[in-house]
Amino acid sequence: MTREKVNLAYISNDSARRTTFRIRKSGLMKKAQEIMTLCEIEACAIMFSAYDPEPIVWPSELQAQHVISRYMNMSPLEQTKRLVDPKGFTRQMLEKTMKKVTKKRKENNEHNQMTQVMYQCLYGRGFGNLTIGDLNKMSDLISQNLGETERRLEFLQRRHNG
Amino acid sequence: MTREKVNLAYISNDSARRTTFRIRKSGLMKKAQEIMTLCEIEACAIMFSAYDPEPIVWPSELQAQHVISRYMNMSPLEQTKRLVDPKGFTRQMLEKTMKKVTKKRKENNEHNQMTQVMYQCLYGRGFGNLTIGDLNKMSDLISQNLGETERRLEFLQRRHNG
DNA sequence: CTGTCTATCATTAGCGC
DNA sequence: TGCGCTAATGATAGACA
Repeated sequence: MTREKVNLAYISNDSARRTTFRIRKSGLMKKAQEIMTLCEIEACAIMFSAYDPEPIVWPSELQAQHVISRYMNMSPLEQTKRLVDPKGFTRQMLEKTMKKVTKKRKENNEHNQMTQVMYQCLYGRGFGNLTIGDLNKMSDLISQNLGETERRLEFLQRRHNG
Repeated sequence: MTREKVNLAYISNDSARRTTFRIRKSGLMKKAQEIMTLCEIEACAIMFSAYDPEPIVWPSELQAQHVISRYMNMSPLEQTKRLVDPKGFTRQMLEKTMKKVTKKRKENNEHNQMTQVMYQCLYGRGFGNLTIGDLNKMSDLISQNLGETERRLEFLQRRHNG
């Protein structure tokens, strides 16, 4: 019954693989939790296994979204440095889209506050993680903005006509 | 010199914390690599530490982006299943907030499309359930809208001046 | 299929360079 | 600061319930 050294290769036996996965997964999470406590770092992990119907998101959906959004929002220099994906996954798409918004935001002070706050709401918080407060804020801003624009257009029109 | 049980709390000594982090980080990555080899799962991790200038992205940027995008793009069913509003409070609040936007939308045809699509995005999907596609759409609409408004203002201003 | 047990391997804290 | 070393804790494969 001497324990053998573990063979580091794919486990072909299905139930053995499941068991190993289950046990090691918990071990891994424990370790991860430990390093986070000991060193106060910000981290997250996502795992898709063939066994669980849903992805395992560690340490929580909330934290994962926070970390992902931080990762996505890194400075342009840092972003460029790690643009390794030629096909254009998520990050590039986000970058591209956000560049347009940022550009417009800089160009147009009229809408600065609205765009900025929406930007913060959408990206600062992470995806799928909007609170009621955020939505409220966004809605108010949209309303305000629509009203202001309307007033300004009316003003200009009046000046033009009279 | 008996080794003590490790106290699972934040290590206040700076260099000790760095050392522990470095060692445990490599241990964690090894374990993660092992479970991936043994069980053939798809996973990624992102860590922000105060020590490394850049985030540690495991196992690679490419894999991380792939996994993140898979996570973000899960089917609506899967997303819905996981994002439950336990209080039942969300929908009411949303309705109330959205009414304001709808009102403005009706008042102001200039911004109809943008508001409508945002309305759909926010209301139709529910909170915290936005996909990357939605965000993209919303961002595009904001950009477009800002551009159009700007052009219209410029046009009116030109007409006024000349 | 999941949990418990335990002998064994694996990780790592503390120390000295 | 970051190695190498080593003893002690920690993780876990395999057996069993």
